[in-house]
Amino acid sequence: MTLSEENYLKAIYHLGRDAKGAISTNAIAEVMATKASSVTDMIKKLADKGLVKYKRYQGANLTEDGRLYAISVIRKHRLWELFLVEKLNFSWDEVHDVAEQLEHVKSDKLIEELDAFLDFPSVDPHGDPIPDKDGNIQASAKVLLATLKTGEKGVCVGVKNSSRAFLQYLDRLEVSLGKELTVLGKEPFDNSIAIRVGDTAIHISSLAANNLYVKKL
Amino acid sequence: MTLSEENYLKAIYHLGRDAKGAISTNAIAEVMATKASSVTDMIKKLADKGLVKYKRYQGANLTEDGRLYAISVIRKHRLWELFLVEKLNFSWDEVHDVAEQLEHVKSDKLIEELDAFLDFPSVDPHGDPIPDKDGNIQASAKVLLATLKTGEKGVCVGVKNSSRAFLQYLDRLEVSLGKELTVLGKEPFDNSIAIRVGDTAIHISSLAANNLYVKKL
DNA sequence: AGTTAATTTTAGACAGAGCTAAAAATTTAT
DNA sequence: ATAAATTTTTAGCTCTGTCTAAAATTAACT
Repeated sequence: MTLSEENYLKAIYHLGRDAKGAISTNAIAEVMATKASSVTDMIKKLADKGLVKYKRYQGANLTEDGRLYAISVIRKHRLWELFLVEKLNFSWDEVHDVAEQLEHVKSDKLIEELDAFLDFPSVDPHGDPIPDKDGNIQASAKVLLATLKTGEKGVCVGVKNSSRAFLQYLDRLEVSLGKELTVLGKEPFDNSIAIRVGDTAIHISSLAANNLYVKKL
Repeated sequence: MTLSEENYLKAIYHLGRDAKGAISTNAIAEVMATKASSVTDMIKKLADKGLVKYKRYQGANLTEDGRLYAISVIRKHRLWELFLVEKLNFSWDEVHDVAEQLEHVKSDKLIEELDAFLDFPSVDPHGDPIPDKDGNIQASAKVLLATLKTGEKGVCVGVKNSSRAFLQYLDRLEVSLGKELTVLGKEPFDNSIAIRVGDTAIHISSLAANNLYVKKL
């Protein structure tokens, strides 16, 4: 499997998470930052390898083999991200590009030993679950902060959007995974939310509240 | 710089270590396991980038830029090898292929943090020096075991040949870096050498003795 | 020195991944 | 239901890195 093929599988997997049914060529082209024609070529190749199901003009879907392969790449990505944060002093907004490279290194022993070295973690630095060796993913009972009602409490457990800008914004607000927060109130005018984190009260925009996952307490 | 270009630079660097003067196209082709014509093409490309000096039919040499680039790749390779052995339970004969992949990951922060995480080591698991950030390589006063005279003592500090077969052979003899050994005698018939390692006496072939570095005591 | 041998370079081709432009199929909308 | 708009595919080109076969250059050996 080439680097490019692995990246396509990941992209199709992630697109399949939200939208059910077949994934359109255009949607894949957008996340891969390439052209629909290139996507068609690649999908055909992946279909030949039995990793995606594909009917002309009907979009693509991962086969079970493809799904497992995609998950194995995601497992590597997330383990490396955690390694970078825990052992090499990276911050959560710096890890993505490097993990994107490391995830393609081929060695079963490497990844299993890394897993053990990190003590078999279950979530990465963004709160996303780390699939186990067999491709099982621990689903966590998380909801968007925006869905909490006034007075409810939650622990910050993940981000939906892990762009640098958003992560750095959270850093400035001193919001990080594991932090407990309480919803003080909602502002009807712009849907922003007043929350208390530790003993400081802050305002968080609607957009931010729709990209931050919490576990209700 | 592509993966292929980096590998060529490394190959030329290593070939230049022994043979002085220009490195022949054929020599490069051999270590790269490719054809001379492919080497010519690549050398031209590297020459265009100012990384090698090249005159038609006269072989190639690294420029200063090329040398520094090659060393930076070697630095990464050796740091990763040490990481694999020290942190992930790899043995010294298992690390090469994985380090070969990891060495191409691009991130200055990654490699400097890895260096710090490993506590700024100076040698890799095979006893080869790890270049520092600026490309300086600590030369060590090592000699081949074969050059020791009867009665002399040395500490095992490196291997010239780091093939799996040789490393596993050393493992079976329980010879590893840091082990102290004494030359008990040489066998004129086949040039094999009798040595004492710890409190067991063993025989080591001439070939092995010419691939094992020791520091005289 | 001159001829053969070995090395190195050129020329032309190919496979992988991607692009553009144009054709085909499907969807949407009048 | 048919035309317009959108999406998807095809066809043909480009760029890397490689290969083979043939030509050019250098080296080696009488």
